[in-house]
Amino acid sequence: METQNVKDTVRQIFTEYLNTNGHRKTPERYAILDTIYSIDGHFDIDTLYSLMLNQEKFRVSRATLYNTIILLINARLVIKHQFGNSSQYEKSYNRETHHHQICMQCGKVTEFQNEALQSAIENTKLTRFQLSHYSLYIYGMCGKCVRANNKKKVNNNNKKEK
Amino acid sequence: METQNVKDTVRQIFTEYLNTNGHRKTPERYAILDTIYSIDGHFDIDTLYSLMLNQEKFRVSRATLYNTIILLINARLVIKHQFGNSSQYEKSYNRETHHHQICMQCGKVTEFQNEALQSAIENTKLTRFQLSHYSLYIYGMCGKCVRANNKKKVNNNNKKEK
DNA sequence: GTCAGTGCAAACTTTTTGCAACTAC
DNA sequence: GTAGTTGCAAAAAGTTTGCACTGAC
Repeated sequence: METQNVKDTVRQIFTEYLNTNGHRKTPERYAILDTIYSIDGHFDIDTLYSLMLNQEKFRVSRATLYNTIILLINARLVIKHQFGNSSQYEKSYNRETHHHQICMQCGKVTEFQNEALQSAIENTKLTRFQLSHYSLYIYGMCGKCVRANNKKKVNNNNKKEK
Repeated sequence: METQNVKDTVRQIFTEYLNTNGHRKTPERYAILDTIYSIDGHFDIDTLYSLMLNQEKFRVSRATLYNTIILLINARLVIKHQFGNSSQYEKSYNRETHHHQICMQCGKVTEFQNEALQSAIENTKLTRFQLSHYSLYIYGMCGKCVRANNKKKVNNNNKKEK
């Protein structure tokens, strides 16, 4: 699906959501949705704020960003993650299901896909719980940091031997 | 394993960790470890702080709690979660692997176990990544909130019809 | 005796809130 | 017209940091 198509579709979904729930269709809300669907990967509120400032077609306050993103989460158009310090968000419509690898050393987050894993999670029977979405976070050390650490250990050992 | 045994074992593991990494073995650190291993389920820094104040055998500052908990995470004795506002922690030694269900309405977190799911995750091949641990968060609505919501919808419809 | 670790308070960051002004309906 | 939204600034909540003091080694 093309980017423009996706944007149109999510705008429509959002409109329906706003109507159903008796919220107003303000230009701020659509501008935020549009900007989010221009971003690839994760972003936090501050990044989104700067982005919207720079693109200068619309200036919204942080408070509005926080308010709107809650609506978008409820409309299932955005999902929220919480690795690192600040909350991270990402668009969720028309996006492949993916999992997250988080390096505990450098904090780098990478995504990967795995169908077996995905179906295992989706086929899990939940008791008295209505699934909305899920997040799998795998913590560990990325290849880069593993190598850096090994190097450091060697250095330390050399020092001790001196 | 009995609680006391577990506490002794983790104290030993911690001692080894501190020795290996050239950290001091302060009474504060052991008191914190002990308190954490008295807690069932999740806790945040503030809860831990109050707990240690009340048990009055040891008073530690929040700063020390933050410092120590990083050591405990590195020693693989504690794991960190980030649902809700503040970081949540839990002991990890001698604890069954479990997954988390998070209600997006009321924020309640429940744990569940599922072997098929667990082995699916553990058998996933990761490229250039050294796994330490993982967290699966399932978001949705708990039975209670689903029922409360249905009730609310019925009420709203009645109002509209009037 | 030395320096890592601690307590305290201040600083910082992220998110929430109160309120006046605005505007979608 | 009026209530839901917005922007702003202040407040709150969680975490980090600087510094003097303490105590583990």
